[in-house]
Amino acid sequence: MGRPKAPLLSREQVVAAALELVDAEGDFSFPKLAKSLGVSQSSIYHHVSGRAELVEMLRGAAFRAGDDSPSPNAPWHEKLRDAIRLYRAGFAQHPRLAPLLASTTVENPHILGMYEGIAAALAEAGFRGPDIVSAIGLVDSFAIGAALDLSAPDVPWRPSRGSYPALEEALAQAAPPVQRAEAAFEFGLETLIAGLRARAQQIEQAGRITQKAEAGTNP
Amino acid sequence: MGRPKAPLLSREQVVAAALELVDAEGDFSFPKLAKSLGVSQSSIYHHVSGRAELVEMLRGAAFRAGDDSPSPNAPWHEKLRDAIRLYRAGFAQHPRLAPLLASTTVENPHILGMYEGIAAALAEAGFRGPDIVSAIGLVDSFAIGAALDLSAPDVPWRPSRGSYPALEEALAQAAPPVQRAEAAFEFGLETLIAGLRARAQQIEQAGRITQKAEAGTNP
DNA sequence: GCCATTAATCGAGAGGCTTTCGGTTTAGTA
DNA sequence: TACTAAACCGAAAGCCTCTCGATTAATGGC
Repeated sequence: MGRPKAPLLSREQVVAAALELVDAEGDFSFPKLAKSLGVSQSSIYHHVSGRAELVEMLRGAAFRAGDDSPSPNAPWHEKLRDAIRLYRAGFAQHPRLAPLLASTTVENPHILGMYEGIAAALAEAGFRGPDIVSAIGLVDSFAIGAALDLSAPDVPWRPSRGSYPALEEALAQAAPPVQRAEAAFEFGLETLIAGLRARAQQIEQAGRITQKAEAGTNP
Repeated sequence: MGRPKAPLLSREQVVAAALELVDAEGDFSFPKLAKSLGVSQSSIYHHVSGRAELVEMLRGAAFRAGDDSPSPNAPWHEKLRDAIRLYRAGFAQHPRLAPLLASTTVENPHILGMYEGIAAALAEAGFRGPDIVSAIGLVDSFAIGAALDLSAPDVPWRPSRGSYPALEEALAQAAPPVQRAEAAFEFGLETLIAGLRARAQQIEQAGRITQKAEAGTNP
């Protein structure tokens, strides 16, 4: 057949088709992708280096919208809350993407920008160096977990009846899947922020004591 | 060749070999498993129903040890801390198992027992119904995230130089991989518990107010 | 305007994976 | 003793990712 007069494919088309497949079936493959695009498998490799790159592009596609809304005067914990909400919102639109993205390295600029915002907010809160990295890790685990929660049809643990009273009791009172995931996200978000605020306060107090001590020894 | 006089395989041997492969290479496959066991692929299916069951058995194998240590008189947050530590310890011995287990349903009794302990501690703290499920989800996300952290060679986000000052600054001060993961776990654990304690306190106070109000209107 | 290079497609296929199936020999049982 | 079930094997079906050579069209230097 040879080279066509106008290209049949573009990176954008490939990504869009892959995202559609993921939304519909929870995964994608090159054979299915090729069929849905009406080309042969090998053609796709002229626009995308392989599966890994395509997955990373999916991450970018899911988080295109809404990287604005800085509100620079708000206290750090509100900025943090906003950033985490934004992160999760991307996954909420494409829940089945979460398992694909969970254990791959983030290189997408939009999302790195989001991490940057989180890092800045944490620095503003008084956290320093290693603690910031740890805190980002915590936030990230939470956000990914919340996203996986959205993609799973049900709670990720299934106790066999009778042996786990506290667990079963709690499960019996839980809401149906989607609302449960929503409630878990809100609960986790507020709990996380409460924890970070408590620790930020500790740091601040420790700082004051150090200052006092230094003032005392250096008259 | 026909049936051998003594069986060449057992479920335990299959699981052990698979776990070794995962530890060494981060994954397992039936061809490799068969080679390492010195049998043919199809033989494995006489002991294990398929890949999914084998993965769930790996979960069990990783968490065999140390389900004791209740210390029933400790306050709820210490029990919680212990349980989360225990959970993570299983993953720490087989870090590369985490990605395989991250998005599959837990059915293993040992681990369900651990969740039961967490649920009981949270109930003791004053959390009720849906909040307990949410809180378990939070703890679970954190534990899985910490486990994935152990399996990843490096930090899961790689900013291109120059555009993300706060992020780069924080990363520059972070410890090398393994210690970083350790520090992140400790930080996250204490932050989480601080957050849960803060919220438990809120609940308790709200309870007192309600009691007072009820006492006031019912003389 | 000509011609070498580069770009976009295709088909074929290599090599990986999970799972199934039929054949063969042995173990347990009635 | 004869029959069923268990434990192995080899072969292969049907997925998957990725590569390679062939074919044709656009592009750019001369």
